[in-house]
Amino acid sequence: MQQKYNPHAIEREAQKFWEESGAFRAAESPDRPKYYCLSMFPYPSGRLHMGHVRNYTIGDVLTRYYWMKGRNVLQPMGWDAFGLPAENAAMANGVPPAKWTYDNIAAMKGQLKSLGFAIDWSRELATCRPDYYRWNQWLFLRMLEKGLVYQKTGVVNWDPVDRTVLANEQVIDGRGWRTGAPVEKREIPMYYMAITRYAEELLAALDRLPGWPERVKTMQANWIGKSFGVRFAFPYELPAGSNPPPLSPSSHALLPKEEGNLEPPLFARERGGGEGGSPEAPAPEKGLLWVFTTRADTIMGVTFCAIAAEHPLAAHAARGSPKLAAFVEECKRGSVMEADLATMEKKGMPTGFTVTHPLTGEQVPLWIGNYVLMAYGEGAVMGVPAHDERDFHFARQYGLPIRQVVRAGAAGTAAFTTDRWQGWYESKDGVCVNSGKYNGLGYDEAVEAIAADLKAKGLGGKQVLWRLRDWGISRQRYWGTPIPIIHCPGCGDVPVPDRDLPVVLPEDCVPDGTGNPLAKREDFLKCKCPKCGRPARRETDTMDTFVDSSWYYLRYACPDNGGSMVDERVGHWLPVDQYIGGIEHAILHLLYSRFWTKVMRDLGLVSLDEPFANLLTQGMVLNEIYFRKTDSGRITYYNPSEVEVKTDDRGNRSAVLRSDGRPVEAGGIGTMSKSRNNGVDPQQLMDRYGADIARFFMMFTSPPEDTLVWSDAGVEGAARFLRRLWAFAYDHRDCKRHDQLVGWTMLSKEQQEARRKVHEILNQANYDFGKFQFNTVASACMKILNVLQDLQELEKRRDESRVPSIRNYDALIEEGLGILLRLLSPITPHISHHLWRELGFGADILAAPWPEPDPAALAEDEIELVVQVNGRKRGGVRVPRDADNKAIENIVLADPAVQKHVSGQPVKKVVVVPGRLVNVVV
RNA sequence: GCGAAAGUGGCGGAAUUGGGAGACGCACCAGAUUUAGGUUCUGGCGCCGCAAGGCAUGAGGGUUCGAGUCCCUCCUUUCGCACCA
Repeated sequence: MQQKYNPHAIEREAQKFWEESGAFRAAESPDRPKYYCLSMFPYPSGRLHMGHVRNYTIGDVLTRYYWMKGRNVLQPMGWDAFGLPAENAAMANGVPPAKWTYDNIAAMKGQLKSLGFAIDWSRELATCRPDYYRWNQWLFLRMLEKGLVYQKTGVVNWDPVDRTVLANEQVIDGRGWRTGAPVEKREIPMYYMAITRYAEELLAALDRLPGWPERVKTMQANWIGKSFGVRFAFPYELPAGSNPPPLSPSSHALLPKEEGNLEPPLFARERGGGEGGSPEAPAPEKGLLWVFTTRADTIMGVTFCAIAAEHPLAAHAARGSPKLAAFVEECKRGSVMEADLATMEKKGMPTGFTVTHPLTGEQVPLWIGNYVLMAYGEGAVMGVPAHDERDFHFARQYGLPIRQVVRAGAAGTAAFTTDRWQGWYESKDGVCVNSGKYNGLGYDEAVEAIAADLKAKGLGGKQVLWRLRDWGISRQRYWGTPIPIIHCPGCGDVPVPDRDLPVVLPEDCVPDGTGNPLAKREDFLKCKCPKCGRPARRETDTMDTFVDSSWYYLRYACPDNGGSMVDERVGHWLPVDQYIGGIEHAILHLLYSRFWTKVMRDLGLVSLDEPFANLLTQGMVLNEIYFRKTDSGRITYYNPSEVEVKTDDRGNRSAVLRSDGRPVEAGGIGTMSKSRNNGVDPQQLMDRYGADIARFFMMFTSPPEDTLVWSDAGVEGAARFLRRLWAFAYDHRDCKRHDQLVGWTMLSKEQQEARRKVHEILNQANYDFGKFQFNTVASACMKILNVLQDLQELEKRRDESRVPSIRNYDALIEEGLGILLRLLSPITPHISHHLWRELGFGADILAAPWPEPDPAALAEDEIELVVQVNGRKRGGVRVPRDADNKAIENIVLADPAVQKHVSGQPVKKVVVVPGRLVNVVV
């Protein structure tokens, strides 16, 4: 055995052993229960980042742990290979996205291998390969047949100079990232997947996912956003001679079977596409302005109504007023992102129209408000400034009346005032006032009564509203799955027949940032109509990359099946037993995958309700952000490794760029990203320390679910520990030399205590494994080594004449090292593998059983109890393990330290917590 | 803005259930070994205090014999917000 720990050499050797023995090839087996351990596959951006190392180490720890626990483990890996960065790289370097992507995959695969992950590489897949994405196209066609895919318009960012659609990420301060031109919103036709049809099941099934973190389930439930409320209408009559448009269908989901539902389900209207949507269509001068509210109890407090700028009535009002037209235009510029819309300064303008309150008949002014979202509900809201915070501020800003109609409930006692917002007047536990016949009613009764009255007038009723919107999958980009549709001048939009799949994406395109690259490719574009055979054009839009990642976990079960999307092996491996990935995917990716699974189930392709039985959401890896801003507003980011932070005498921190010594601005902390240039390349860590130390450090430095602000301070501790382990193993390379069974009762008291500690630490570590708390497992490994080293010190000082035999010591060390190496092996597989063999424990540590504590070693005759007086720690006592409470009380009250602090006062009460502490209350 | 989480020493973090706050490390300080050290070992290390003891888990309240843990209000940070993946 080598005396010195050389990580790189033993890691190469161990990896060779695994590779040559095909150790991680997973095959369906009836003998052992399967365990499908899946980490979210990476986007092949070029190199692994810290988040990958963290993610895949967690997955590998679980894989190896369950492997040793006797499960038949599958851990596959693949590449989420379509996406925008490949096109950006093409624009920057002139390399086709395909070549860039395949090169990156090769590089990152090498990195993953050097980290020693127990991956079954025979199942590797890449979503940009035609044999994968053909099934995207195939399922798209099945969904089209079922009406689960349909067309409608959607809003996109349009760069008028490059004449191209921009991703949100490519819009900076409202301008195109390359051209600097102000971005316009455009409505274009797109394909949608009807995820809203599954809203009810996606929501209800969350309750049947006990292995998911509560916070993720809460986020998904809120995203789906089922709210019970009242949908009702304000009738209006426009001035004579005006030409009001019809109200366009709203884009939210209305459930068909809810009680009191007045409207047909939205899905039917949406699929029809565009009916009633044309602003030019003639229309009546009378109409109904529909709104939705969850606070129908405050309907008597309506003092205005507000509509989104995109609302048809807004367009109509704008026709008669240049000022209004300008305002509507202003609202339509800028970001399409909801976060931007919601944080904008609230602005509004009166339309000059009024609408009629459905219950009082009062005329209510109609405003256009930039805070009203066209995408949610009806694109119109009732304004109740007294009981809604946004309405309150809007009313204060524009001098609209504020009318209290609910008396504060238990939460608030202060008098109602219109001077400032009082949150408690928003609560639902109040009672109606100033509300005519509804006075005195609580929330539930008021809503019932008001909904009934509205229904009687034919102006509304109770309604369920969903926040969830259908999933627009069309992207005006090159590097994605082609949408299998052919546009024929005669037959219209014709689906590509199955026999012509896949529609192959040409791999030699180099996008230049203008237009749609596929639209410039005659060889791709030109085709024959499958129906009539006449010349036709292919659809040039590609699919959202979330489509690719919505089912890859199924394909790992049968990656070699050229004839069908999935087969019976999916039934063997699925559901995924443990899914691991970043918390940033808590909503979209996980929701789309759940939806996709249910669709495939309903198409009879899988018999699975939910794809992921257990979910571990890894925290983000963050780093400092530094930048400089030029006068023209251009921002340059500097990597934190190039920046030096100084603290002056007064404790003020300042940062300068090392290369020029001039100051840079601190931009706080955020996730490591290319765009902010704050990434740390894990390769440096791997080159310097090797895989085991990098893995150990990653696991030790924080619990998997916590956000982690990157720092490599502490990596030395991990290195020191593994060096210490190696040296200790070297010192005891002959610990298996004893050839007799040793009775543990022959141990000295100190040795027995050490053994008890080892088993207790193991006991705790096994508990922590179940909680995915790998940082304390790593810490437990350090503690065990500390105990063993103390034992070694003890042995050095041993009195030869008194202690029976060296065999006791060797047996203890053998047992301790055996436990330690196995406990450690999921985290640092290489060194564990190597030492296991070197010390003669066996040929392969993966084949060894997982260590369990010996109950006999854990037993203690006496236990230590903490003693408190009035809840303050005043000492401790040792009592027999089986002492009863009365006996403990007597021992404690007789304790001198207790006597001192009680100092003659009468004892009111003695609280005994078995096994933990005693509290004397005086 | 809305939704979700997190705040504990100089730093990462620990503390199954409401029961000893600071395990295990990093950094730092002192010492030993060494020709040397990005080596190894020993000891110290929350704050105040000579000590007894007191104070401390983002801030402020509350419940309890007892609160880092439960409840309320607030602050800060991070993640998501539908075309980054």
